[in-house]
Amino acid sequence: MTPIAHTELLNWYSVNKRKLPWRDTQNPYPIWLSEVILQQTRVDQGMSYYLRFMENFPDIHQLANASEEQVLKLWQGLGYYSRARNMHATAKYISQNLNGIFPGSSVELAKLKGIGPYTAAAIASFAFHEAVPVLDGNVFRVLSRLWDEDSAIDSTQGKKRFQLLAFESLNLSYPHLHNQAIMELGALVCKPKNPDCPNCPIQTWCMAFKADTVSMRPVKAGKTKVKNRYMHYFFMENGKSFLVAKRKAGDIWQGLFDLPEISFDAQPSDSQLTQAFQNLNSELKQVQLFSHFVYESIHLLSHRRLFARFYHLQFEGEVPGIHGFELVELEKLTRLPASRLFEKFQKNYILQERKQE
DNA sequence: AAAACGGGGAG
DNA sequence: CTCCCAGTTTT
Repeated sequence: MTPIAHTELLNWYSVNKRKLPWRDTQNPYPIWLSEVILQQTRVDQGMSYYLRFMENFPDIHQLANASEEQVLKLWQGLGYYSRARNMHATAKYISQNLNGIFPGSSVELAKLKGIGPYTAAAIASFAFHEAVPVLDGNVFRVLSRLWDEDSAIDSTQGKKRFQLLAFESLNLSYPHLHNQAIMELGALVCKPKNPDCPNCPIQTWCMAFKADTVSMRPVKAGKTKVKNRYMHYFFMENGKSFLVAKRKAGDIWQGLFDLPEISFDAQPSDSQLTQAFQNLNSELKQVQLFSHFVYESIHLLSHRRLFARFYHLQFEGEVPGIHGFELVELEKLTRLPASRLFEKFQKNYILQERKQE
């Protein structure tokens, strides 16, 4: 980019930038918090979470001293929950080992859990004005068009190429403003679909605009394949309490509370389901109530379809315990971190059932 | 290098 | 429905 293009971009930014609470500060804590929340997450979606985290944990020590359940509870609904766990771990590390002081360079920042190349560059440039370019989805798109670059942004080779372009495009006088501006341009003007080229401040320098290839940029190699998962949930209750457990590591929604559940890659037969259900716990051999389900939902994820069926098992007296699951009062149901399917079930089935009573 | 990991909005 | 979002970690 030419010095004039840099100036045009910054002028555009100063006029058109959104007012965001984590801007106009050099305190790395709110910057870091916002960057982690905004990983693969739109500003509109992450905003309320950012505000809630800042309210509950105004500084890194308070976040560090929180329990993992508190953190996950606040994160509930945002997705990619490992972000919350990594963020919590990093807060503890900085609070306890670094006296609450963030590392001062992108190289050092990138060594922390949950901080990769993008977030390290973002914090380093926004908080410390380090001359390092950020490379997120917006920047990939803007650069691919600006330079009419046809390397795939999701290939190793392509990433190296864009890293080079990003350094060449960086405004060394105002790296922090440049990074903010180029991302903002990608979000507001140089959008994936229907980019607003007529109002683009750097249209003059855009190679793809000149070549009329804007709609073909960026190039992606990856193909998104969708996998199905058939989940069978058991809402086991006696009118007072029901069974829940924390989901285990190595699977979706780890660390969140959920109902007893059995999953298959393909729709199981009744006998397979019966067998799997009984395997949950030997005590349940005589409990065979799932000839029908009471509620069904489909949950669409990025590369997965979850088909969920819920079976309502009512007991008089004690609910049979299952290994790993514990009894929770019905009234405490909404105060637990919960999987999305559990939430949906609560909303569409449990609450309706109660209303009828 | 590829897969896993969420949820929501836009087209 | 597909694509993408202020990506990172694990396999």
